[in-house]
Amino acid sequence: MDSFTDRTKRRLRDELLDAAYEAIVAGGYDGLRMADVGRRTGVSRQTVYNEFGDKWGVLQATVVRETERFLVEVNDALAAHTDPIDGLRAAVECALRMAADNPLVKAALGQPGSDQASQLLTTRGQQVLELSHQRLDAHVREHWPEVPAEDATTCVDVALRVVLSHIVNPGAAPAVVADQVARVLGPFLSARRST
Amino acid sequence: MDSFTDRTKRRLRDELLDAAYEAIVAGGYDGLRMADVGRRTGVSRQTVYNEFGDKWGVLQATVVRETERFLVEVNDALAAHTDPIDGLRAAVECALRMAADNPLVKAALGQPGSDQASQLLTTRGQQVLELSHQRLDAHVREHWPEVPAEDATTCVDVALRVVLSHIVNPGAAPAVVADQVARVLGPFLSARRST
DNA sequence: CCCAGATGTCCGGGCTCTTGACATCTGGGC
DNA sequence: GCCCAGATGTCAAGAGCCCGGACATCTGGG
Repeated sequence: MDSFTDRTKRRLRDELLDAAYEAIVAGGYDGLRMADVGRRTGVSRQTVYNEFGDKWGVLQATVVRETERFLVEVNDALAAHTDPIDGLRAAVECALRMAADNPLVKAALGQPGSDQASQLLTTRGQQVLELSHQRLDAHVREHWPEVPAEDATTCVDVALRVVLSHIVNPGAAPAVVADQVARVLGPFLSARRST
Repeated sequence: MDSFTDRTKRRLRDELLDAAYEAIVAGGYDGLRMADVGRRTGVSRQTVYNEFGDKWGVLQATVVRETERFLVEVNDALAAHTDPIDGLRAAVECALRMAADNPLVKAALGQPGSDQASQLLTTRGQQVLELSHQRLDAHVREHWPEVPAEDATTCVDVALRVVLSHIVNPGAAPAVVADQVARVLGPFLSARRST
């Protein structure tokens, strides 16, 4: 289960994703070269295909890994407050701040609609959305005991979509948006609170 | 040349040696179990044999790696002084101090003659001796420009054997031995000095 | 129009880890 | 003294994965 072979496999995937990440940050999806990813990792081009299927698979895997890392931070912000609304506000602000600085996000959204990678946050955003929803939902259901699970899910869904929208199409500053979300969802949560 | 496969191979060897090192430190050569080395690394027993040949090969490789690390420190001590004699004194003291604290040395020499690993420093000390000689000699010929190469080699050989003897069979304190070596070899070097 | 470069696919070859089996030796218990 | 458990060392078959080369296809630029 934790054999050397398994660890090697994980390491290979991870290093390939490191190479892909750098390439995408440097030149976007179009600038990504399958041969480069392999060469930088010291592996043949075929191995890249074996691991990810095709070029789109490389992008997806890269974004998934980045999203996972992203969510760890956001969840930490959520957990730093006992009151759900405070946690929500902190998480929203954290997410927006981090997104604004994230090299991968910047590369994908460099010029509006120019890079195909941006589709992973828009027309093909299903995966990122579901992944984020799952991680946040699990976290919230555990840390918001006084909020009915279904209502917590609703909150996460709304906040998540608002945040994603602001990442793709920035509006007000992070703190302002965070406050806005908190003010909008606060009454809902208060009304639904079981205790 | 630096392919992922190559790195993986080096990593495997290194992790196997880590496991062997710990096992030897914990139970000496007799307490070393080929199956354990494999299991701790997450690899089959056969793989251990493929890498090292036999149990004695595992011990040898472990000692060689440790010796290499050891010599890096000793060479640094040598290089820290411009005067050959000062360097020699520092190196001898450094070597003796480190040897006294070294877990592998302590495991090998735990009870006099009890563990077969001790043979690598005594009756079968050829390898360690040659390896050390080679590393130190190369270093000395480069950093002692005013000493004829052959005389530098002689110095290294004498000092090395004295040090090894003191490691196996401790006499005076490191600083004392270092001073002794310096006093004995000083006149020789002065007489032979070309400048 | 053509070609260079990139994607995606296929396959044979080779290396290495795995698994299971087996022979041999040794030390301890009965 | 005998036997067995445990350890070393060897062998072969099997599987997985990376490599290297070849090939078809598509696209953008000269």
